[in-house]
Amino acid sequence: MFKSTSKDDTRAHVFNTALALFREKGFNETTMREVAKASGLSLGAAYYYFRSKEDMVGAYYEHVQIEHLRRAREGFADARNLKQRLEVAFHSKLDIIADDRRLLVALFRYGGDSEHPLSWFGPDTQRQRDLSMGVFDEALSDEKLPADLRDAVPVMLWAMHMGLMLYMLFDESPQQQQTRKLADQAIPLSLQMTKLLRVPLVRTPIRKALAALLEADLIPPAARWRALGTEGGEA
Amino acid sequence: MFKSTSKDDTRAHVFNTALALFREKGFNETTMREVAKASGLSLGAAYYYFRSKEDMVGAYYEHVQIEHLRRAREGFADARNLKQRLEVAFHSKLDIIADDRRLLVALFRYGGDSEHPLSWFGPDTQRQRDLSMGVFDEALSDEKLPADLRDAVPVMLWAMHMGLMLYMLFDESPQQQQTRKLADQAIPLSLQMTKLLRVPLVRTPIRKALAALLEADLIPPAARWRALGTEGGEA
DNA sequence: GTTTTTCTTTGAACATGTTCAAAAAGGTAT
DNA sequence: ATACCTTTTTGAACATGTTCAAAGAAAAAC
Repeated sequence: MFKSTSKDDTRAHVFNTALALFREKGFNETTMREVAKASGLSLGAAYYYFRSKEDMVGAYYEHVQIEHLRRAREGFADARNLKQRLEVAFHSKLDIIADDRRLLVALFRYGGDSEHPLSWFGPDTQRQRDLSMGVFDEALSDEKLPADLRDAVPVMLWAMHMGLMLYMLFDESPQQQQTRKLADQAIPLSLQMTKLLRVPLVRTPIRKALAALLEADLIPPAARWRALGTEGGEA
Repeated sequence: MFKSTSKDDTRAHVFNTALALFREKGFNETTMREVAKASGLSLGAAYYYFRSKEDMVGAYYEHVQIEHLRRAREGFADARNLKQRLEVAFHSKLDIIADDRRLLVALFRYGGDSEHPLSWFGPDTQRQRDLSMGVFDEALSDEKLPADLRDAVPVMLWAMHMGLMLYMLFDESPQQQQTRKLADQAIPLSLQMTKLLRVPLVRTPIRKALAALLEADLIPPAARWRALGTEGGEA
């Protein structure tokens, strides 16, 4: 049906068609048969390009992360201080996914299923996590923080941003204002917290908490995400 | 096939059969046809007792919460201080679900789907949340905390315990020791935090954070869960 | 140009969650 | 006992994600 196009082109075509349908009717409400038909392919052919329906969500989220990195860097260039950089980091992500709540549902669906490719903490999604934490890491790049904190704070910010995304899924307010407001309140609070971290009284228990998280493998090695984001590569 | 049993009995029979299968082979790997056959019913009859497959997970989790409340209260009776009460609250929950990781996957699956009955924050699961927060509320019942904190801390503890459950899903260590260890580290840290909360320097930003969470509807009215847990009622 | 190999497409078939109209069983009033 | 109503059971049918063997098209080898 689509002659003389490369495999990647056709894949992208199917992807875009599917995305439009997901946005329009929701992930659950869109069938693979519809995706195939709208793409001008047979059902089986669609499966030639995507292993599964969720595989398309995986591709979507990969795209989201790369776009996030791009926009964040663009925004960081103009940002004058940490607060502005955090605003860029959070809001650029929310901007990207703002219209895709009906799609993101699928992303959260398999979070707790350690066997599933879309699992939040599984090996298949590690690259995405690393990319995402990398964004928050870069937001902090000019800050002077003790090493242990310096490696942990991006993880905390990443966790916060996951929470914000989840909140957004349930946020029925127009334009998801509630989520934006929550983000805007979270940012100055995070800043205040990081200042508090310098107070010894506070820092001691935080150190212990970090040690526990580290031991529980909840804080990945910072080196991993720092290496990322320079090699490019888009789907 | 099962004569002279009440509807509730048959429902319980199906439920137990299903539970055994879920535990044995996992939720995804167990089909409704198997559940029906193992229960000595036809496929359609199984659907007479449970609206859907996940409905059984809902029933399971309701049972978990009630059992948690029961065991927690039992444990609270012997506990001498807050630390021990928190240990009871966390570990009794982990005890209950320890063997059911293959089942809990299903519980986490629809967390972010605001339309789904099993959604973490949806109206259909509010009762469960209230029951659960109620347990942590009771753990704190003897503590003297400022009112705003007093209403928020159970929510934080509930969130922590959700995180622990999620962690447990991925914890492949024997007996899920890692999760137990993490819980044991989290408890004294939580205690230290609550002490820190009395320091004005810390308390001011925390107040602001709570105000933001309250405004975002992330902290439910404490009255709701305090009312619960006295009326009994098991499936 | 023909043969061989690889890539792409197809539609039927399958597995499984779910629905439903009809039948069977059980209960109640007369 | 009969007629009537409600509860329970049944299996077929449906929707949809996924698989697969076979066919067709394109590219490479000769």
